[in-house]
Amino acid sequence: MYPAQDIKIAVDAIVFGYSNHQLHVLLVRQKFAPMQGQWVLVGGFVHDGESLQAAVERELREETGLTVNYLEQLYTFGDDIHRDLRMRVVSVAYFALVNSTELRPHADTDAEEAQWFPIDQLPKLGYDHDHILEVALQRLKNKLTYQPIGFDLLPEYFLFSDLENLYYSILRQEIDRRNFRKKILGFGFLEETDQISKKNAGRPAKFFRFNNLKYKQLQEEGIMFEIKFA
Amino acid sequence: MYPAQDIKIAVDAIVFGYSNHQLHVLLVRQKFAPMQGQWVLVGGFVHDGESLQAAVERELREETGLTVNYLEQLYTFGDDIHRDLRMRVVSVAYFALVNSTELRPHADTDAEEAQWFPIDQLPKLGYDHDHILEVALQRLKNKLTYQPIGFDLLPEYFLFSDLENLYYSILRQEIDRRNFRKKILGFGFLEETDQISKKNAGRPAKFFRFNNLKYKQLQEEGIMFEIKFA
DNA sequence: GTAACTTTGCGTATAATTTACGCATTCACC
DNA sequence: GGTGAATGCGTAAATTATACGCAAAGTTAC
Repeated sequence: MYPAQDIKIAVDAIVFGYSNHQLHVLLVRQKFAPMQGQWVLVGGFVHDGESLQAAVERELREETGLTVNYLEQLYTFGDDIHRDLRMRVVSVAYFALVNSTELRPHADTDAEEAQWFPIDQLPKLGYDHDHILEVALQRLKNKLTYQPIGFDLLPEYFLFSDLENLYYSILRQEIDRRNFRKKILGFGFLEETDQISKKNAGRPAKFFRFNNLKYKQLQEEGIMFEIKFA
Repeated sequence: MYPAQDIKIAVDAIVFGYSNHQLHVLLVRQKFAPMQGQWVLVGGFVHDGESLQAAVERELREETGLTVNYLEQLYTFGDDIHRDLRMRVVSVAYFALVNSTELRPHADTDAEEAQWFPIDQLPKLGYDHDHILEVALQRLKNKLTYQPIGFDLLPEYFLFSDLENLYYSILRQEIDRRNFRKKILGFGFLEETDQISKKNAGRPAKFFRFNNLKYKQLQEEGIMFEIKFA
């Protein structure tokens, strides 16, 4: 009925950030055996009286001190019995986004080291975290095309060229700048500000801002966010 | 490190079938307290040496004797600490489709009773299974529009009117029969057979068949399955 | 048998959306 | 001032979606 079951439940978080025109992932150095010293995803065991989501949030706070912009359940990894060498662990993985202008996670209590890695310069990860990361990355790529989550990776005020570059660097698809702009502006959830950037060479660019309230409204009116590429 | 954790892991399956022009869900009558006698989803505890997916498949076999056509992980429900009254249980829910021409699940060992319920004549379910079912139904509706899973709910050979009715009855959206047919045929993964149905009044209809191999090919060539409605 | 009705299957005109570009604007740099 | 670089706006062509009309091939009613 209520069997003696010898399986533990953990949570892991795949935290994506974007800076320097590149997608980054947050990793921590594992403190304990059996993966001591290896880079792994943020995570840990669920406490008895704690919801799954609360567990992820706690681990993020404890190990990295950062608060995320977006968080959703990704997938539960439990088909490989030997993910963890010492005992059976089922891990509920969460997918998180931060707008990492404040890139440095201030290492709090738990983590010796937490560090952002560019997606194409990852170290070998412990456990099956390579695989989990792969699944998360796929989710990110998919979601980018049908939900406006790119804005959760950008600072509140951003340039159109930032947004475009974010899409380009993650999806690695050619984008026609003019059509892209037309399409996004057409949705009507971006606010134009009167701030102007002169950081780059060339004509100064306006800063934009994602209006989430407006997006919710439009969504209820039936508009569909969707970005396809030639 | 490896804490004394008092949480059990279960799996549940939401099995959808389609017959009689209606979507159906498979339920079983719970044999044990605390929900004895109540209708619930097929499910049970995961065994120690068993993958999650294997656990679902075993439960389906044991409780209903049927093999599914499509199976994927849906979501892990573990935020409500008191889902189960007696102890904490985290449930990994799976989403399954059968082409229920053989509608009667032959009740094997475990299940007193297993029964198909039309989606709009459901009993009150035990645990939080109402909620889980709701999530599953939403997934079905979404997937129907961007993956050719409708065919997993139909017999191998089917009429276009069946397919149309399936979409109509699940999504409750008006469909223009002629444009719908044109669109689906346009994908190129349906095989026309020379069998003909005279079941209905009116002009006899050809039977069609979903060619999954062809679909995979076309998918790699970049075609996207997508069905939108006016 | 034939008229009425029902469902299937094909086609075409129109509207809407996507794609491919051209080019003026506005700054920095030399 | 000329050159180059990034931004911002617009327009024509191609593609796709929508709204229907209607012939074909059966069944049913009388």
